[in-house]
Amino acid sequence: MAQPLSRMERRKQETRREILDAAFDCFAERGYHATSISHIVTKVGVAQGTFYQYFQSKRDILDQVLDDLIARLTDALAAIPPQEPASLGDYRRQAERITDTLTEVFTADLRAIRLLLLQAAAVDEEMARRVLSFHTLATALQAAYLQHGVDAGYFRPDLDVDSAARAVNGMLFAAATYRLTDPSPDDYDRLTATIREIVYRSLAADNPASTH
Amino acid sequence: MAQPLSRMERRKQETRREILDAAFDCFAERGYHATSISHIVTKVGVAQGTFYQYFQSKRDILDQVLDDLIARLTDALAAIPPQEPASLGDYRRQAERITDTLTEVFTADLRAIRLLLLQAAAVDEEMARRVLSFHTLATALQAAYLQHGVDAGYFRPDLDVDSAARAVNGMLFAAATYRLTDPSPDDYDRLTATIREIVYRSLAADNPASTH
Amino acid sequence: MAQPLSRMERRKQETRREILDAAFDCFAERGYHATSISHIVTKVGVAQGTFYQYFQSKRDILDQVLDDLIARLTDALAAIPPQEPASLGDYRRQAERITDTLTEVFTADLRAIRLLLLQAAAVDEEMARRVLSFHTLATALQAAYLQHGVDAGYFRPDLDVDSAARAVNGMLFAAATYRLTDPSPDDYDRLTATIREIVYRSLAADNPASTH
Amino acid sequence: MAQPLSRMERRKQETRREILDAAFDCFAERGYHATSISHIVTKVGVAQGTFYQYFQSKRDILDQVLDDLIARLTDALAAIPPQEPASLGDYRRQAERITDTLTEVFTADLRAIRLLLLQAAAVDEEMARRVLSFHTLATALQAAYLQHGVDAGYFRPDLDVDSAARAVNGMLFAAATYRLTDPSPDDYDRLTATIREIVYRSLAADNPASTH
DNA sequence: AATGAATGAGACTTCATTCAT
DNA sequence: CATGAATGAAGTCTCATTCAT
Repeated sequence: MAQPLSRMERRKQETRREILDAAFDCFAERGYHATSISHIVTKVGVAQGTFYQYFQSKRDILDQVLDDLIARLTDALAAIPPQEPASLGDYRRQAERITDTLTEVFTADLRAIRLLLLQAAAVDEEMARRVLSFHTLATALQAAYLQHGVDAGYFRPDLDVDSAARAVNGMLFAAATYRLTDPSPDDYDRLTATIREIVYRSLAADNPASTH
Repeated sequence: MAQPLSRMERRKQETRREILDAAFDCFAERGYHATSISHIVTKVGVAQGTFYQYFQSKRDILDQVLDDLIARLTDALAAIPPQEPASLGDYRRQAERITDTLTEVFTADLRAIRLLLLQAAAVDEEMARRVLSFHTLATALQAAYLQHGVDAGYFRPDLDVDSAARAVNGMLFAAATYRLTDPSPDDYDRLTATIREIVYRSLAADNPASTH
Repeated sequence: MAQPLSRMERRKQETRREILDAAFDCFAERGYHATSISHIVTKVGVAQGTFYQYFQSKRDILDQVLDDLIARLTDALAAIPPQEPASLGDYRRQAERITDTLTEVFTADLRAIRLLLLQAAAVDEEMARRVLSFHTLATALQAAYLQHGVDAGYFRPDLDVDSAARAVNGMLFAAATYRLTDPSPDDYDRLTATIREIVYRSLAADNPASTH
Repeated sequence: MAQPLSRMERRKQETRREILDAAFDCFAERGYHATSISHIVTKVGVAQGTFYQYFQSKRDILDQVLDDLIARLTDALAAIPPQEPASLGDYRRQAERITDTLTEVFTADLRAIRLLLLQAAAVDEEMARRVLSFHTLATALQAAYLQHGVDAGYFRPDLDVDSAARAVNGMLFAAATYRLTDPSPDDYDRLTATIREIVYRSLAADNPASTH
């Protein structure tokens, strides 16, 4: 009795995910408004009505697509070994790992950037708020990192961590945006390297002892 | 004969501008898709048909709105006395002037940020390209500034100016985005100050002699 | 072998009735069109598909709901002791009993009035015909009563019983409709009393001898 | 300048009325729910969009159709010479005139009855309220008539005019409903005559002096 | 040049019904 | 017999655009 139920349940979850993924694709590629329900269901190969068994409305699925995307980003970051860097050198190595991870996530899915940075905020006020609050979240996370560096002594003690966090994230978003222009891997690597260099040089404590 | 024609011509230009401004307002506030031609013409007080005597389509006026906006930004920057800073100290002072100018422009018109950073890219692929190419333009301008600093010796000689330009602009866009969340003037000033500090510290040549 | 079958049979009948009652409720409260199959089965607690094992279509169950309703009304009237009034006095007393019975039936179930008088006729032509033929049936029953009175001599011998039956029923329907506006019991009682008074005074034979 | 404007204005009013009439037809014949916007505009010969230039929604036009219908009924009644009957004889003659007028109005437009008595109340709660409040209005008008009769002395002084008004209207609605069954003119006339007879006999004051 | 009524394609959504499990 | 996911026809409404006045 549990078997057939769970099989159906599984099938449902599959269908739901297929629709969700198709919507993600469409929204990222053509944009939210240019995407019709018909586009989505045609991609999946189900009927229009089926869409509405899984999602209440077009607006609703966008919310869930974003939930899903943010969850994936969070998971990717959470998967990074959480050791706390003790020196600027440690920090450098961890920063590189994080940069690589994010680069990977976004490389695998340029659609994510397009959706998050180009499309979402234009849907409606509610969505704009969500995107801005995502920025706020990212700032908070970054600020925590920086604060740790200040506490550990390898970042300047007078650092305005909140502002610095925004600035650093701004550079990261610039790199993400740059990806969308389809640059050569070399150019992209040079950008990320430059960004890291800027971060170290500008945030590092003056005390040269802690930098190795 | 030239007089009445020119008066009519003037009147036409006025109407065109009124419609353009109304469209700018609407697009920035409600977004492109949520704005209907009816919204625009109602705001101006003309009939629907009149719109199509000045613009070919809704998509067309968006292009012209953006042309106009980018021209205004360029003009604002061009209005800054173009003296070339000779030292890091000069650069600091000029950077502050530029920051102030941009802050002013955007303060007067948060709508411009909203339109450029949140709305435009979502309209269609063509528009997304335009926005990305605006980033490229901004990068080029910034790179020219930085290159001058390298040439003048107050920026690091090994600086990857293109990458650095992107990074710096990323921070500036972060500040602009931050404005949209309606922060206190104090918080905003601290952010711009932090950004400038990051720029000086990270780009300055190591030779301390050239910094005053 | 008959036993388990009959038990299953009984269970089926129960389910059928539950669905029928739920449909009655929904149709009367929200109206036929505003009621979806989903509303009905949710109320009963069965699946959508189950509905179609007992009824061919939404239209079909409405027919059966009405069959049921008319049967209930007929039964209620049939339950009244069928003695035939011999004088206007007798008639008065019986009329009061009938009025009370109908009032009771409808009080218990304002939904019945709503369904029959407000909703049903609007569904489609076929249904409108059914409602009108219900009026015809009610006229025939009423006419039989009145005819008896004419035959017994306490109603005017020149009475057009068919027309009078329609008129009397019209007053009764007015009373029923009045119930839907949620009047005070007092107001409602005064209306039924007035209707009875109108009937006696207008139908009574002129010969005063037969009135007590 | 007034001419072309007024011509367009006139044309608009015509189109509005054509759509209104077509909707009236459709609603009365097929019912509100069975009528689609497409039915209405096809009947008029305009595009779907045109409908929405004159009416906000399907529900909106129903409201306006009813406004229109009730206004027509009111106008028809208002057109009756408003002399106040001084005796039961006068009343009889006026009642006959009113009956004839209503009969005419409804004969010309059985659709009105169908819409008002069979269709409207089933649309939604709001509409049901409107129909019931129409009954209330009709009761009030009828009650005013009866009150006048009581005051003038040709109706019983102990008459409960409100209840009687409801009862009398109930009979009139019964007659209207009867019309829908397409009876012979003879049968219909006999019904109206019977109703009038019931009214005179049951409401007349006992004093025979005032009846001529 | 200005008007604004008319257009009609196309979008989203609902829901009665079917059918494989 | 019960289930409920899938279906797809059909309906309402919006809005960019056209064109006769």
